[in-house]
Amino acid sequence: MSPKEKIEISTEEKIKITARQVFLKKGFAATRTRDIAEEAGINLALLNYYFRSKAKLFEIIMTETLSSFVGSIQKVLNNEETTLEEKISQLAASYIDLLKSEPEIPTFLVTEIRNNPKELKSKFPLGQKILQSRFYEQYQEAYQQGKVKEAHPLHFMLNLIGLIVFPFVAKPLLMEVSEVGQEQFETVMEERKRLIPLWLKAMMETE
Amino acid sequence: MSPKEKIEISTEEKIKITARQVFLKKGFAATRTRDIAEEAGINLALLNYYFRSKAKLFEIIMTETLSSFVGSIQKVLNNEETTLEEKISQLAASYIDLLKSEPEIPTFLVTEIRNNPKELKSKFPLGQKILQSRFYEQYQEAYQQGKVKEAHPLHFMLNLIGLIVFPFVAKPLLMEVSEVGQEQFETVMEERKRLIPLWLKAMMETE
DNA sequence: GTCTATAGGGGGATAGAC
DNA sequence: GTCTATCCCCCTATAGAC
Repeated sequence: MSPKEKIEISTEEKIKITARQVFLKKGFAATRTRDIAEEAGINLALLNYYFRSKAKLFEIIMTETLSSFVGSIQKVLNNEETTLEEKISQLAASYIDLLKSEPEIPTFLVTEIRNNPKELKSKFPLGQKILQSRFYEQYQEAYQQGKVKEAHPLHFMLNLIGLIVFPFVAKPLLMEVSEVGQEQFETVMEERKRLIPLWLKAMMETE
Repeated sequence: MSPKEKIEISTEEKIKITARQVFLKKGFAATRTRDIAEEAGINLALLNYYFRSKAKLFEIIMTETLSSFVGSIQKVLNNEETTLEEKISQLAASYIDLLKSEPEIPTFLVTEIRNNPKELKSKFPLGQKILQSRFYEQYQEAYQQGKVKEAHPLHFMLNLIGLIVFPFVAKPLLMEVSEVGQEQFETVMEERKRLIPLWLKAMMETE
Protein backbone atom coordinates (compact mmCIF):
# COMPACT_ATOMS: atom_id res chain seq x y z
CA MET A 1 0.00 0.00 0.00
CA SER A 2 1.46 3.32 -1.00
CA PRO A 3 1.25 6.09 1.58
CA LYS A 4 -0.72 8.24 -0.84
CA GLU A 5 -3.46 5.67 -1.18
CA LYS A 6 -6.78 6.63 0.32
CA ILE A 7 -7.83 4.46 3.19
CA GLU A 8 -10.58 2.44 1.59
CA ILE A 9 -12.98 0.36 3.56
CA SER A 10 -13.45 -3.12 2.22
CA THR A 11 -16.92 -4.10 1.14
CA GLU A 12 -17.05 -6.66 3.89
CA GLU A 13 -16.22 -4.05 6.48
CA LYS A 14 -18.75 -1.65 5.02
CA ILE A 15 -21.47 -4.24 5.33
CA LYS A 16 -20.53 -4.98 8.90
CA ILE A 17 -20.53 -1.34 9.92
CA THR A 18 -23.87 -0.74 8.31
CA ALA A 19 -25.36 -3.93 9.69
CA ARG A 20 -24.31 -2.90 13.15
CA GLN A 21 -26.10 0.42 12.86
CA VAL A 22 -29.29 -1.11 11.55
CA PHE A 23 -29.36 -4.02 13.99
CA LEU A 24 -28.70 -1.70 16.93
CA LYS A 25 -31.49 0.57 15.84
CA LYS A 26 -34.18 -1.93 14.93
CA GLY A 27 -33.23 -5.24 16.45
CA PHE A 28 -32.82 -8.56 14.68
CA ALA A 29 -36.46 -9.39 14.03
CA ALA A 30 -37.40 -6.02 12.61
CA THR A 31 -34.32 -5.67 10.43
CA ARG A 32 -34.46 -6.75 6.79
CA THR A 33 -31.33 -7.70 4.97
CA ARG A 34 -32.53 -5.34 2.26
CA ASP A 35 -32.31 -2.45 4.72
CA ILE A 36 -28.70 -3.26 5.35
CA ALA A 37 -27.78 -3.76 1.70
CA GLU A 38 -29.52 -0.59 0.63
CA GLU A 39 -27.97 1.55 3.34
CA ALA A 40 -24.54 0.07 2.67
CA GLY A 41 -24.94 0.89 -1.01
CA ILE A 42 -24.33 -2.68 -2.09
CA ASN A 43 -26.35 -5.47 -3.55
CA LEU A 44 -28.31 -7.83 -1.39
CA ALA A 45 -26.51 -10.86 -2.80
CA LEU A 46 -23.21 -9.55 -1.54
CA LEU A 47 -24.36 -9.75 2.01
CA ASN A 48 -24.88 -13.47 1.68
CA TYR A 49 -21.68 -13.82 -0.28
CA TYR A 50 -19.69 -12.49 2.66
CA PHE A 51 -21.71 -13.65 5.62
CA ARG A 52 -23.78 -16.62 4.41
CA SER A 53 -26.93 -15.52 6.24
CA LYS A 54 -28.64 -12.82 8.22
CA ALA A 55 -28.28 -14.88 11.39
CA LYS A 56 -24.54 -15.38 10.92
CA LEU A 57 -24.02 -11.70 10.29
CA PHE A 58 -26.03 -10.86 13.35
CA GLU A 59 -24.07 -13.22 15.54
CA ILE A 60 -20.82 -11.62 14.49
CA ILE A 61 -22.13 -8.16 15.29
CA MET A 62 -23.50 -9.32 18.62
CA THR A 63 -20.29 -11.03 19.65
CA GLU A 64 -18.12 -8.08 18.73
CA THR A 65 -20.41 -5.60 20.44
CA LEU A 66 -20.50 -7.60 23.64
CA SER A 67 -16.77 -8.21 23.59
CA SER A 68 -15.81 -4.60 23.34
CA PHE A 69 -18.47 -3.65 25.85
CA VAL A 70 -17.34 -6.19 28.40
CA GLY A 71 -13.69 -5.58 27.71
CA SER A 72 -13.86 -1.86 28.27
CA ILE A 73 -15.45 -2.40 31.66
CA GLN A 74 -13.08 -5.08 32.80
CA LYS A 75 -10.14 -2.75 32.55
CA VAL A 76 -11.75 -0.44 35.07
CA LEU A 77 -12.94 -3.24 37.34
CA ASN A 78 -9.50 -4.78 37.70
CA ASN A 79 -7.35 -1.72 37.92
CA GLU A 80 -5.04 -2.31 40.89
CA GLU A 81 -4.20 1.36 41.26
CA THR A 82 -7.62 2.75 42.05
CA THR A 83 -9.88 2.72 45.07
CA LEU A 84 -13.48 1.54 45.07
CA GLU A 85 -14.71 5.11 44.93
CA GLU A 86 -12.45 5.92 42.02
CA LYS A 87 -13.62 2.85 40.16
CA ILE A 88 -17.22 3.91 40.57
CA SER A 89 -16.41 7.35 39.22
CA GLN A 90 -14.55 5.87 36.29
CA LEU A 91 -17.32 3.43 35.52
CA ALA A 92 -19.92 6.17 35.54
CA ALA A 93 -17.81 8.43 33.33
CA SER A 94 -16.72 5.88 30.78
CA TYR A 95 -20.06 4.08 30.60
CA ILE A 96 -21.88 7.36 30.08
CA ASP A 97 -19.45 8.46 27.41
CA LEU A 98 -19.79 5.15 25.64
CA LEU A 99 -23.58 5.26 25.76
CA LYS A 100 -23.71 8.84 24.63
CA SER A 101 -21.97 7.77 21.47
CA GLU A 102 -24.11 4.66 21.02
CA PRO A 103 -27.29 5.14 23.02
CA GLU A 104 -29.09 2.23 21.37
CA ILE A 105 -26.89 -0.40 22.98
CA PRO A 106 -28.84 -0.99 26.19
CA THR A 107 -32.20 -1.37 24.49
CA PHE A 108 -30.62 -3.54 21.85
CA LEU A 109 -29.08 -5.91 24.39
CA VAL A 110 -32.25 -6.04 26.44
CA THR A 111 -34.46 -6.98 23.51
CA GLU A 112 -32.10 -9.45 21.93
CA ILE A 113 -31.46 -11.26 25.18
CA ARG A 114 -35.19 -11.51 25.71
CA ASN A 115 -35.60 -13.11 22.32
CA ASN A 116 -32.62 -15.38 22.66
CA PRO A 117 -31.48 -15.91 26.21
CA LYS A 118 -29.46 -19.02 25.36
CA GLU A 119 -25.75 -19.30 24.80
CA LEU A 120 -25.00 -15.85 26.22
CA LYS A 121 -23.78 -17.19 29.52
CA SER A 122 -21.21 -19.58 28.11
CA LYS A 123 -19.79 -16.99 25.77
CA PHE A 124 -19.67 -14.19 28.29
CA PRO A 125 -19.37 -15.32 31.88
CA LEU A 126 -19.94 -11.76 32.94
CA GLY A 127 -21.27 -12.59 36.39
CA GLN A 128 -18.22 -14.64 37.12
CA LYS A 129 -15.90 -11.89 35.93
CA ILE A 130 -17.53 -9.36 38.20
CA LEU A 131 -17.35 -11.65 41.20
CA GLN A 132 -13.68 -12.27 40.56
CA SER A 133 -12.79 -8.65 39.96
CA ARG A 134 -10.71 -6.38 42.12
CA PHE A 135 -13.74 -4.14 42.19
CA TYR A 136 -15.84 -6.76 43.92
CA GLU A 137 -13.05 -7.53 46.34
CA GLN A 138 -12.90 -3.89 47.34
CA TYR A 139 -16.63 -3.80 47.75
CA GLN A 140 -16.46 -6.76 50.14
CA GLU A 141 -13.71 -5.06 52.11
CA ALA A 142 -15.82 -1.95 52.45
CA TYR A 143 -18.69 -4.06 53.67
CA GLN A 144 -16.58 -5.78 56.29
CA GLN A 145 -15.36 -2.43 57.52
CA GLY A 146 -18.97 -1.37 57.97
CA LYS A 147 -18.81 1.27 55.27
CA VAL A 148 -21.57 -0.45 53.35
CA LYS A 149 -24.76 -1.10 55.19
CA GLU A 150 -26.89 -3.25 52.94
CA ALA A 151 -25.97 -6.88 52.91
CA HIS A 152 -26.81 -8.07 49.47
CA PRO A 153 -24.36 -6.85 46.82
CA LEU A 154 -27.03 -7.37 44.20
CA HIS A 155 -28.67 -4.14 45.31
CA PHE A 156 -25.41 -2.33 44.90
CA MET A 157 -24.79 -3.68 41.42
CA LEU A 158 -28.36 -2.98 40.30
CA ASN A 159 -28.12 0.55 41.62
CA LEU A 160 -24.74 1.27 40.10
CA ILE A 161 -25.64 -0.02 36.68
CA GLY A 162 -29.24 1.15 36.79
CA LEU A 163 -28.38 4.74 37.63
CA ILE A 164 -26.04 4.82 34.67
CA VAL A 165 -27.93 2.78 32.11
CA PHE A 166 -31.60 3.33 32.87
CA PRO A 167 -31.76 6.87 31.46
CA PHE A 168 -30.67 5.52 28.09
CA VAL A 169 -33.28 2.80 28.20
CA ALA A 170 -35.94 5.32 29.10
CA LYS A 171 -34.70 7.96 26.68
CA PRO A 172 -37.03 7.29 23.73
CA LEU A 173 -40.05 7.18 25.99
CA LEU A 174 -38.83 10.19 27.91
CA MET A 175 -38.31 12.30 24.82
CA GLU A 176 -41.61 11.24 23.36
CA VAL A 177 -43.65 11.80 26.46
CA SER A 178 -42.07 14.96 27.81
CA GLU A 179 -40.46 18.12 26.54
CA VAL A 180 -36.95 16.89 27.24
CA GLY A 181 -34.79 17.20 24.15
CA GLN A 182 -31.51 15.71 23.03
CA GLU A 183 -29.46 18.61 24.30
CA GLN A 184 -31.01 18.64 27.74
CA PHE A 185 -30.67 14.90 28.00
CA GLU A 186 -26.95 15.11 27.32
CA THR A 187 -26.49 17.85 29.86
CA VAL A 188 -28.25 15.78 32.48
CA MET A 189 -26.09 12.76 31.68
CA GLU A 190 -22.96 14.85 32.07
CA GLU A 191 -24.16 15.92 35.51
CA ARG A 192 -24.73 12.31 36.43
CA LYS A 193 -21.05 11.50 36.00
CA ARG A 194 -20.46 13.58 39.07
CA LEU A 195 -23.68 12.79 40.92
CA ILE A 196 -23.87 9.02 40.65
CA PRO A 197 -20.76 8.36 42.75
CA LEU A 198 -22.05 10.73 45.42
CA TRP A 199 -25.47 9.15 45.37
CA LEU A 200 -24.08 5.66 45.60
CA LYS A 201 -21.99 6.60 48.57
CA ALA A 202 -25.03 8.02 50.31
CA MET A 203 -27.09 4.95 49.46
CA MET A 204 -24.43 2.58 50.70
CA GLU A 205 -24.42 4.28 54.05
CA THR A 206 -28.17 3.99 54.37
CA GLU A 207 -29.96 1.10 56.00
CA MET B 1 -77.59 -15.95 32.13
CA SER B 2 -78.54 -18.39 34.81
CA PRO B 3 -76.63 -18.12 38.08
CA LYS B 4 -75.54 -21.72 37.78
CA GLU B 5 -73.89 -21.11 34.44
CA LYS B 6 -70.14 -21.40 34.41
CA ILE B 7 -68.38 -18.17 33.68
CA GLU B 8 -67.22 -18.76 30.16
CA ILE B 9 -64.71 -16.54 28.45
CA SER B 10 -65.75 -15.44 25.02
CA THR B 11 -63.53 -16.41 22.15
CA GLU B 12 -62.76 -12.79 21.53
CA GLU B 13 -61.61 -12.34 25.10
CA LYS B 14 -59.58 -15.52 24.98
CA ILE B 15 -57.74 -14.29 21.90
CA LYS B 16 -57.05 -10.98 23.54
CA ILE B 17 -55.68 -12.53 26.70
CA THR B 18 -53.45 -14.87 24.78
CA ALA B 19 -52.31 -12.18 22.40
CA ARG B 20 -51.32 -10.03 25.34
CA GLN B 21 -49.15 -12.77 26.78
CA VAL B 22 -47.43 -13.50 23.50
CA PHE B 23 -46.91 -9.87 22.52
CA LEU B 24 -45.53 -9.02 25.96
CA LYS B 25 -43.14 -11.92 25.79
CA LYS B 26 -41.87 -11.65 22.23
CA GLY B 27 -42.76 -8.18 20.99
CA PHE B 28 -44.71 -7.28 17.89
CA ALA B 29 -42.13 -8.07 15.24
CA ALA B 30 -41.18 -11.50 16.58
CA THR B 31 -44.77 -12.60 17.21
CA ARG B 32 -46.60 -14.61 14.56
CA THR B 33 -50.36 -14.58 14.47
CA ARG B 34 -50.07 -18.35 14.26
CA ASP B 35 -48.41 -18.38 17.68
CA ILE B 36 -51.34 -16.57 19.16
CA ALA B 37 -53.96 -18.72 17.48
CA GLU B 38 -52.24 -21.91 18.48
CA GLU B 39 -51.76 -20.95 22.09
CA ALA B 40 -55.34 -19.71 22.32
CA GLY B 41 -56.53 -23.01 20.94
CA ILE B 42 -58.39 -21.40 18.09
CA ASN B 43 -58.03 -21.14 14.37
CA LEU B 44 -55.95 -18.49 12.72
CA ALA B 45 -58.89 -17.24 10.70
CA LEU B 46 -60.78 -16.36 13.86
CA LEU B 47 -58.14 -13.90 14.86
CA ASN B 48 -58.74 -11.92 11.72
CA TYR B 49 -62.48 -12.39 12.04
CA TYR B 50 -62.46 -10.60 15.39
CA PHE B 51 -59.61 -8.16 15.00
CA ARG B 52 -59.12 -7.67 11.26
CA SER B 53 -55.32 -7.71 11.47
CA LYS B 54 -52.30 -8.36 13.61
CA ALA B 55 -51.63 -4.64 13.80
CA LYS B 56 -55.15 -3.82 14.97
CA LEU B 57 -55.01 -6.49 17.63
CA PHE B 58 -51.66 -5.21 18.78
CA GLU B 59 -52.86 -1.67 19.02
CA ILE B 60 -55.73 -2.70 21.26
CA ILE B 61 -53.41 -4.61 23.56
CA MET B 62 -50.95 -1.74 23.66
CA THR B 63 -53.61 0.86 24.43
CA GLU B 64 -55.18 -1.18 27.20
CA THR B 65 -51.84 -2.03 28.75
CA LEU B 66 -50.73 1.58 28.78
CA SER B 67 -54.06 2.81 30.09
CA SER B 68 -54.13 0.56 33.10
CA PHE B 69 -50.46 1.17 33.74
CA VAL B 70 -50.80 4.93 33.63
CA GLY B 71 -54.08 4.88 35.50
CA SER B 72 -52.78 2.90 38.43
CA ILE B 73 -49.95 5.34 38.92
CA GLN B 74 -52.04 8.45 38.62
CA LYS B 75 -54.09 7.50 41.62
CA VAL B 76 -50.99 7.48 43.77
CA LEU B 77 -49.56 10.65 42.27
CA ASN B 78 -52.65 12.70 42.94
CA ASN B 79 -53.67 11.43 46.33
CA GLU B 80 -54.33 14.53 48.44
CA GLU B 81 -54.01 12.67 51.73
CA THR B 82 -50.42 11.53 51.46
CA THR B 83 -47.06 13.24 51.84
CA LEU B 84 -44.29 13.13 49.26
CA GLU B 85 -42.48 10.44 51.24
CA GLU B 86 -45.60 8.33 51.47
CA LYS B 87 -46.20 8.66 47.78
CA ILE B 88 -42.71 7.44 47.04
CA SER B 89 -43.23 4.43 49.27
CA GLN B 90 -46.55 3.68 47.66
CA LEU B 91 -45.16 4.03 44.19
CA ALA B 92 -42.31 1.67 44.95
CA ALA B 93 -44.61 -0.89 46.54
CA SER B 94 -47.36 -0.87 43.97
CA TYR B 95 -45.03 -0.64 40.97
CA ILE B 96 -42.96 -3.54 42.23
CA ASP B 97 -46.05 -5.63 42.91
CA LEU B 98 -47.37 -4.88 39.47
CA LEU B 99 -44.08 -5.76 37.79
CA LYS B 100 -43.66 -8.91 39.82
CA SER B 101 -46.90 -10.14 38.32
CA GLU B 102 -46.02 -8.97 34.81
CA PRO B 103 -42.26 -8.57 34.60
CA GLU B 104 -42.20 -8.34 30.81
CA ILE B 105 -43.92 -4.96 30.71
CA PRO B 106 -40.87 -2.70 30.92
CA THR B 107 -38.93 -4.50 28.21
CA PHE B 108 -42.04 -4.67 26.09
CA LEU B 109 -42.68 -0.94 26.32
CA VAL B 110 -39.06 -0.09 25.70
CA THR B 111 -38.79 -2.17 22.55
CA GLU B 112 -42.13 -1.19 21.08
CA ILE B 113 -41.54 2.48 21.66
CA ARG B 114 -38.20 2.16 19.96
CA ASN B 115 -39.83 0.62 16.93
CA ASN B 116 -42.72 3.00 16.84
CA PRO B 117 -42.15 6.22 18.72
CA LYS B 118 -45.00 8.01 16.96
CA GLU B 119 -48.47 8.64 18.29
CA LEU B 120 -47.59 7.69 21.86
CA LYS B 121 -47.40 11.24 23.04
CA SER B 122 -50.80 12.32 21.83
CA LYS B 123 -52.51 9.29 23.31
CA PHE B 124 -50.77 9.40 26.65
CA PRO B 125 -49.56 12.82 27.67
CA LEU B 126 -47.75 11.21 30.55
CA GLY B 127 -45.18 13.94 30.97
CA GLN B 128 -47.90 16.53 31.27
CA LYS B 129 -49.76 14.44 33.84
CA ILE B 130 -46.72 14.11 36.02
CA LEU B 131 -45.96 17.82 35.88
CA GLN B 132 -49.53 18.60 36.86
CA SER B 133 -49.70 16.06 39.64
CA ARG B 134 -49.94 16.67 43.35
CA PHE B 135 -46.78 14.59 43.59
CA TYR B 136 -44.80 17.04 41.51
CA GLU B 137 -46.19 19.97 43.46
CA GLN B 138 -44.98 18.41 46.67
CA TYR B 139 -41.59 17.78 45.14
CA GLN B 140 -41.31 21.44 44.22
CA GLU B 141 -42.29 22.46 47.74
CA ALA B 142 -39.60 20.21 49.16
CA TYR B 143 -37.09 21.80 46.84
CA GLN B 144 -38.03 25.31 47.86
CA GLN B 145 -37.69 24.34 51.49
CA GLY B 146 -34.17 23.16 50.78
CA LYS B 147 -34.95 19.53 51.48
CA VAL B 148 -33.94 18.59 47.98
CA LYS B 149 -30.50 19.57 46.86
CA GLU B 150 -30.28 18.80 43.19
CA ALA B 151 -31.89 21.34 40.91
CA HIS B 152 -33.14 19.34 38.00
CA PRO B 153 -36.21 17.24 38.81
CA LEU B 154 -35.34 15.00 35.86
CA HIS B 155 -32.66 13.36 37.97
CA PHE B 156 -35.18 12.67 40.66
CA MET B 157 -37.68 11.12 38.28
CA LEU B 158 -35.05 9.02 36.54
CA ASN B 159 -33.79 7.78 39.87
CA LEU B 160 -37.19 7.01 41.28
CA ILE B 161 -38.37 5.13 38.24
CA GLY B 162 -35.02 3.61 37.44
CA LEU B 163 -34.47 2.13 40.89
CA ILE B 164 -37.86 0.46 40.62
CA VAL B 165 -37.96 -0.54 36.98
CA PHE B 166 -34.37 -1.21 35.99
CA PRO B 167 -34.06 -4.54 37.81
CA PHE B 168 -36.91 -5.87 35.72
CA VAL B 169 -35.29 -4.67 32.54
CA ALA B 170 -32.01 -6.27 33.54
CA LYS B 171 -33.61 -9.42 34.88
CA PRO B 172 -33.20 -11.71 31.86
CA LEU B 173 -29.59 -10.70 31.43
CA LEU B 174 -28.99 -10.94 35.14
CA MET B 175 -30.41 -14.42 35.44
CA GLU B 176 -28.56 -15.58 32.38
CA VAL B 177 -25.24 -14.15 33.33
CA SER B 178 -25.18 -14.82 37.05
CA GLU B 179 -26.41 -17.40 39.51
CA VAL B 180 -29.33 -15.26 40.62
CA GLY B 181 -32.57 -17.21 40.38
CA GLN B 182 -36.23 -16.30 40.32
CA GLU B 183 -36.67 -16.72 44.05
CA GLN B 184 -33.72 -14.61 44.99
CA PHE B 185 -34.77 -11.94 42.55
CA GLU B 186 -38.19 -11.70 44.14
CA THR B 187 -36.71 -11.48 47.61
CA VAL B 188 -34.46 -8.66 46.51
CA MET B 189 -37.37 -6.81 44.95
CA GLU B 190 -39.35 -7.11 48.18
CA GLU B 191 -36.44 -5.56 50.05
CA ARG B 192 -36.36 -2.72 47.58
CA LYS B 193 -39.87 -1.65 48.54
CA ARG B 194 -38.41 -0.59 51.85
CA LEU B 195 -35.00 0.50 50.63
CA ILE B 196 -35.86 2.68 47.64
CA PRO B 197 -37.65 5.36 49.67
CA LEU B 198 -34.71 5.48 52.08
CA TRP B 199 -32.22 5.65 49.27
CA LEU B 200 -34.11 8.39 47.49
CA LYS B 201 -34.23 10.46 50.61
CA ALA B 202 -30.49 10.09 51.05
CA MET B 203 -29.90 10.95 47.41
CA MET B 204 -32.09 14.01 47.55
CA GLU B 205 -30.09 15.38 50.43
CA THR B 206 -26.84 14.92 48.57
CA GLU B 207 -25.22 17.55 46.41
C1' DG C 1 -16.33 -9.66 -6.35
C1' DT C 2 -20.46 -7.80 -7.88
C1' DC C 3 -24.51 -7.84 -10.21
C1' DT C 4 -29.61 -9.58 -11.99
C1' DA C 5 -33.00 -12.76 -11.70
C1' DT C 6 -35.41 -16.04 -9.32
C1' DA C 7 -36.24 -19.85 -6.32
C1' DG C 8 -38.20 -21.10 -1.94
C1' DG C 9 -40.62 -20.54 2.28
C1' DG C 10 -42.96 -18.23 5.84
C1' DG C 11 -46.53 -15.55 7.50
C1' DG C 12 -50.70 -12.44 7.23
C1' DA C 13 -55.00 -12.31 5.40
C1' DT C 14 -59.31 -14.04 2.96
C1' DA C 15 -62.84 -17.11 0.50
C1' DG C 16 -66.13 -20.09 1.27
C1' DA C 17 -68.02 -24.44 3.39
C1' DC C 18 -70.27 -25.84 7.52
C1' DG D 1 -68.90 -18.25 14.75
C1' DT D 2 -65.63 -21.50 13.47
C1' DC D 3 -63.25 -24.21 10.46
C1' DT D 4 -60.12 -25.72 6.02
C1' DA D 5 -57.88 -24.43 2.16
C1' DT D 6 -55.55 -21.15 -0.26
C1' DC D 7 -53.83 -16.80 -1.91
C1' DC D 8 -50.19 -13.64 -2.18
C1' DC D 9 -46.76 -10.73 -0.67
C1' DC D 10 -42.46 -10.10 1.36
C1' DC D 11 -38.07 -11.52 2.62
C1' DT D 12 -34.07 -14.56 2.72
C1' DA D 13 -31.04 -17.05 0.12
C1' DT D 14 -28.98 -18.88 -4.15
C1' DA D 15 -27.94 -19.66 -9.17
C1' DG D 16 -25.56 -17.96 -12.71
C1' DA D 17 -23.94 -14.20 -15.91
C1' DC D 18 -20.39 -10.77 -16.11
